[in-house]
Amino acid sequence: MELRIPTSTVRRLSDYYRVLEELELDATKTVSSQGLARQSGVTSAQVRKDLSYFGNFGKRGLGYNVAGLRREIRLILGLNRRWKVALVGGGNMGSALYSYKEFRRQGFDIVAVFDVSPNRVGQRWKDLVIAHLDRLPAEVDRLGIEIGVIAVPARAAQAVADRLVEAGVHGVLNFAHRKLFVPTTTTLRNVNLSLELEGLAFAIKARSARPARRVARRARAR
Amino acid sequence: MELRIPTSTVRRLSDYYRVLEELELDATKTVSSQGLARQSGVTSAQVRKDLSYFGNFGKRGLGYNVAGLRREIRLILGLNRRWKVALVGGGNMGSALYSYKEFRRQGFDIVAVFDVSPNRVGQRWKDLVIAHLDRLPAEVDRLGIEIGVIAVPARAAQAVADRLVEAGVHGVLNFAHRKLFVPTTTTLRNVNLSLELEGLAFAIKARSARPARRVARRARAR
DNA sequence: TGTTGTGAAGGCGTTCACAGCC
DNA sequence: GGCTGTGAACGCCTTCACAACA
Repeated sequence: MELRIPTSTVRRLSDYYRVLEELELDATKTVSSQGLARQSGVTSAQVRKDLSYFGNFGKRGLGYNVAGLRREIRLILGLNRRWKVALVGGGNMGSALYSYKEFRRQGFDIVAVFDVSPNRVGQRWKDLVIAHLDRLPAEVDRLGIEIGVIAVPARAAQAVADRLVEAGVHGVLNFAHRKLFVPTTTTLRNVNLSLELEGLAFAIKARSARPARRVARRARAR
Repeated sequence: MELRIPTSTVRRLSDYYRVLEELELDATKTVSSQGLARQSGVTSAQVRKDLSYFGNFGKRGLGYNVAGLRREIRLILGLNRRWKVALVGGGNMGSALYSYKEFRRQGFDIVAVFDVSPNRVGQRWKDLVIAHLDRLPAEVDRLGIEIGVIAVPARAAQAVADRLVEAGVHGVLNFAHRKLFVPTTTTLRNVNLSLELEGLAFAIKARSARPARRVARRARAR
């Protein structure tokens, strides 16, 4: 069981978790891999394979206990605890992320915000004050921050990443418009909004060039 | 050349485009696949393979002309024109996206914003006024909107997606915390911020359970 | 009978390695 | 000699298909 887990499996686990959350609200007790698959937009074999990386959670002939499976996934994803997050960048994007309530709901608390602009350092944001980036190492240490979010202009992003790593953060979520490099001891995830729109533009363009060609995008459960 | 293009290739094209943009600013005339690879964090073979889906842009022994290749990629990604975008949802996320300047810089113009809340409909946002979602079909038609961005609560997201498709939009960018289903004639991309943080949490957790095991994440050019 | 868990097969994107050309 | 373009090899993730079992 000491196996490498595909990133895609971890992503789907998050999807399953949301579906299970809703099933539990509906007071559904049990769900089959097929039921879970249909609502997650994948195949039932995929569901079973994904779960099998972590254990045997189902009962043959019956399916999975909704509440039980949800608890297992919560443990796997580390959602049974809260995570402290540092946000770097107090501009548009940073302020939007700060007020995005879903983070807190999922267990991620932005406990410090950093910037370098004299206009922003010292500004009060709800229950905290924007600190200068130079204070990053001290605050990471003092507060026990494990995750850093980068929401600064592209040209500053790599330097910020370096400082986050240096400060001892182990996970970095990058919103900057720039490919970043971090040591292998740190995990990096990227969110690039323009890139997603560019992907859409490409697909629309390609489709109109040769209409009605693509195959089903919606995976069916079987 | 009538080949299916991997999504990952299209994403990397966006990365190459950004690198080429910077090279051009530096007045660099020529770049090898290796040079491009190093700055994009992939292998040189990957760069050549990606580009080869679309044509022969390089010169053997020399490399690629920076300005020329950039122009080619701009055409491939459809960045040589402007795209009209409808934003649905005038909450925190929607307002952040609306003020995200990078979109406009890349050629994507949010030309209409929709909501259903009486508090928000009629509100003035810079040079436009939030319309009721019921006006979506008329406005998509009138303005020639091709892309829709969903920034509404999870439970409303699928209905909004259906209405966007119905209105004739061909690309949908979903920020809602929910898996969406659209017909194969529409392209869907998802951005799920919580999911990214959950992925980081999983990786951090996994690493601390068995320290120093992962292999290099930074691909080296060779 | 219904559904899981999983080894085997399949498919697709990445990497290799080299012929071809500047 | 240097570098591209690409068929072939490779590897990883997904899908299949079925034995195991409630």
